[in-house]
Amino acid sequence: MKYIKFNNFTKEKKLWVNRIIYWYDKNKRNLMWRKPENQNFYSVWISEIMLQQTNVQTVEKYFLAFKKKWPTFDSFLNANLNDILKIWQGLGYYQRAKNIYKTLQILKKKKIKVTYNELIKLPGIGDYSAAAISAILEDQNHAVVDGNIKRILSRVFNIDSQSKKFTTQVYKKAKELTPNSGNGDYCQALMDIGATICKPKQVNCNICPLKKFCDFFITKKKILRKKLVAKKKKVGVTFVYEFENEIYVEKSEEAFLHGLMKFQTSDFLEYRSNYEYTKKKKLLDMKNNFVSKNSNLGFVEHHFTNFHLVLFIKKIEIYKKFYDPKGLWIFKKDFFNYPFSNLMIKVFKKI
DNA sequence: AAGCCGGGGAT
DNA sequence: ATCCCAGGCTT
Repeated sequence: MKYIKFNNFTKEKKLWVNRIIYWYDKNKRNLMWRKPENQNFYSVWISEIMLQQTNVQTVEKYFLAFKKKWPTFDSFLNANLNDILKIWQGLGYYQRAKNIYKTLQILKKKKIKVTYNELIKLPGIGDYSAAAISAILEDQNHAVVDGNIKRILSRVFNIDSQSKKFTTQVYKKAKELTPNSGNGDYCQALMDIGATICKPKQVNCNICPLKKFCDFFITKKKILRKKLVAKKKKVGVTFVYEFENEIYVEKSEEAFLHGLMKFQTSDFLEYRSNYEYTKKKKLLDMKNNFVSKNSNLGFVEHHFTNFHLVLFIKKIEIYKKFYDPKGLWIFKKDFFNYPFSNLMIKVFKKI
């Protein structure tokens, strides 16, 4: 077999694009945001935000729930943040839900064009999302580069992912290869190839439409292990105040679990030695008002993006409710009516 | 350009 | 326990 080199660039680019589009016609994944009725800004926008750093398989359930609650953009216009967060519960990166709400308020005030230049001004829409949405809906040809496409171009054109210039080089290639028209199908095709054939740790080069172009295939390279970076460990304490059948919860206003509900939680200390544990454990023995019973309920563990958290749980049963503007008392049985992250759900299950 | 962001699911 | 996902934002 002959390795196709990009010498006569116009010709090879046409071949590259045609092969990809042809493959997509035959093999594309059947995803709900690709259905004809979802080829509108509202649906594509929501799906693209959900898909940021999140698996397709996970997103499908959430996209379905979202569209069930708000089938159309008009029905979504008056949505409030809590309802959005409730749908978002468990999907992670809750800042995305807040950004959707922010964008909604902007869209209510003024109409925007579905173009790269206008989309990228919206909160939560960066280079990838602006390029993808404008390609899918308006056939714009800004280079779409996500994790899949980076990996594919890196293998096909032998771009060293450890190099400092990696991203720059990938973008240069991506821009060269992006078709003038049909970019929506083209970029989604590459992402499908990345997700189903040119996978991170496993490749199926024999069925890959790109193998004739691919340095990785031609030179029979092996997949290298990435150097792993150990996650930092942090420790904290969460306090579950209980009065009869009610529990005290607060809304996260700070960066922690953006906008979701939480139990009162200490700041997190970076774990370097037993000293931090000791310090946190002192908090566990803290004196509180109106306390009839204190109990330490062990801890839960949770993996965030950049650190691993060990969260100690202290349950404090009190005989008189206190009130704080930051929080509210809810019945335990109503817990799941409020948006909590999986971390707090883990805590709830231990009490 | 690089590091951070306080998630989560699959394996 | 490890990997990495249709990234965005800040510095």
